[in-house]
Amino acid sequence: MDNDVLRQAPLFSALDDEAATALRSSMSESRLRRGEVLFHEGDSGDKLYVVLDGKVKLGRTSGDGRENLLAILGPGQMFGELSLFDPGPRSATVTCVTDASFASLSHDDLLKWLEGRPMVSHGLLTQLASRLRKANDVVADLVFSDVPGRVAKALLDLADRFGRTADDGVHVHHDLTQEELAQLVGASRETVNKALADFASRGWLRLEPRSVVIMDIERLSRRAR
Amino acid sequence: MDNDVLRQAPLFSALDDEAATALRSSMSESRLRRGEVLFHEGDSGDKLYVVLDGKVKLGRTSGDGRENLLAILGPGQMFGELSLFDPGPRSATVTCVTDASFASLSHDDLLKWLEGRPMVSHGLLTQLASRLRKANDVVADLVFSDVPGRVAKALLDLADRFGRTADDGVHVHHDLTQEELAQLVGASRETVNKALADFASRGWLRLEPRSVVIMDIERLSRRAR
DNA sequence: TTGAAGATGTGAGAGGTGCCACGGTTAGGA
DNA sequence: TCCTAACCGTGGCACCTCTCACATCTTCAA
Repeated sequence: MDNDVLRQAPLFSALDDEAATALRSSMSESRLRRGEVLFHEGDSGDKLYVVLDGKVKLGRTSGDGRENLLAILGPGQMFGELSLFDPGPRSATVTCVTDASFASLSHDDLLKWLEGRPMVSHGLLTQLASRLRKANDVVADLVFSDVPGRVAKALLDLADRFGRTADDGVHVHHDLTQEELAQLVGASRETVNKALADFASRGWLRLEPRSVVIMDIERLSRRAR
Repeated sequence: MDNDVLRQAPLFSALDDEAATALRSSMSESRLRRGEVLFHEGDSGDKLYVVLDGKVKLGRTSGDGRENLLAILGPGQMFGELSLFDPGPRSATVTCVTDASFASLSHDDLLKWLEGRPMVSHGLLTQLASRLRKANDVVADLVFSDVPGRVAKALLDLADRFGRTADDGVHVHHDLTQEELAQLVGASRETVNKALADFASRGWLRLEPRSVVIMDIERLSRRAR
């Protein structure tokens, strides 16, 4: 069951079975529906979460109410780790994009585990480093690429993580509205819609509600660069 | 001497004197001039660096040769830590903005230190978490703020780290050309120049070569939001 | 001192993107 | 089943920002 998902999570990958089971037992589990919020930006809280099933979005809101998504996370990915090591309130709001379930661990319990278990520490460092590298890539994309390019890149990333290959193309059930997709790439819904319509008219993909079928990965990749 | 700078570095802050001195002895030192490059994006290498003196810029180059600066780092700040935990080539080019000196540590030596010294691990995690939070802030700024707003924010950040308060305002010797400042905020040199000229004409600051004097922090802060 | 290269100021034109407006479509609850 | 709210598709216009072009001003080495 969901122990398998946890074992795949980078945080746990270096643990042996016994240690993983023990750590698992000190984590509590929760379950939410699409649209429900796990915590808000600005909340206090120091729990670390791992997605067991479903998808969530990490978002922040600007002063005038506009929203920007930092990431879409799926099974095995963790979040909330910023508040663990960088003291302060939650830096993002986490909302379920689908029904979803989570395992969570408190700051204190995690710290206990870190002592004497350098491999867990190392796993966390690896995870943070990877997130930082990705964040830097996002910055570069915002500076260098236009909206269609960023949309193409986002679709390819989602395909990579959630896509299923079939004979008519790669089916990507991203579960995002175009509004959410727009917030993810930092653009307006209308502009993203036009980019998608353009890709579809070229035969690169087919649009379906909350999902796309990518028919020409090659050209889409070229457009992303 | 430069041991003081190292002791202030977050990486070392949790160590006692004895441990810090020992770690210091396993680090080697180097010195470069303005404009010289420490390593290039794409290079292999797994050394961690700490700036002892001077300033460096972390930059990446897009496919068509345009450049984008991720950060300006000064004394006590570290870089190169991504290649330590996220295997792969250097993700950015590091160039000296002023003459500068560094202490460096190899991957293997660092790993030895991490074993049995959870506080060092914790220091690294804190540092990475803080960097990640900043990267997310940069993303939000790119999405939500216009160029003048980003310029104002960059100036305030530089003032915070490198500024000296005098009776006629805060003197910020950032050592950056307007071209570099533009790359830092992800805009063209011309647009940044016009933003600066506008701020100056309003009496918020005074422009000097490779530095500014901020006379009205209050209004500049308001413009940054 | 004096060129030359680099850095800074400023204007004009073009293009991408955001915002507004509106109609059509889909989904989910009464 | 119907009805309402959310979501999707598309055109038009305004504005910000980029690019290009060029003049002026430093800096620094010969």
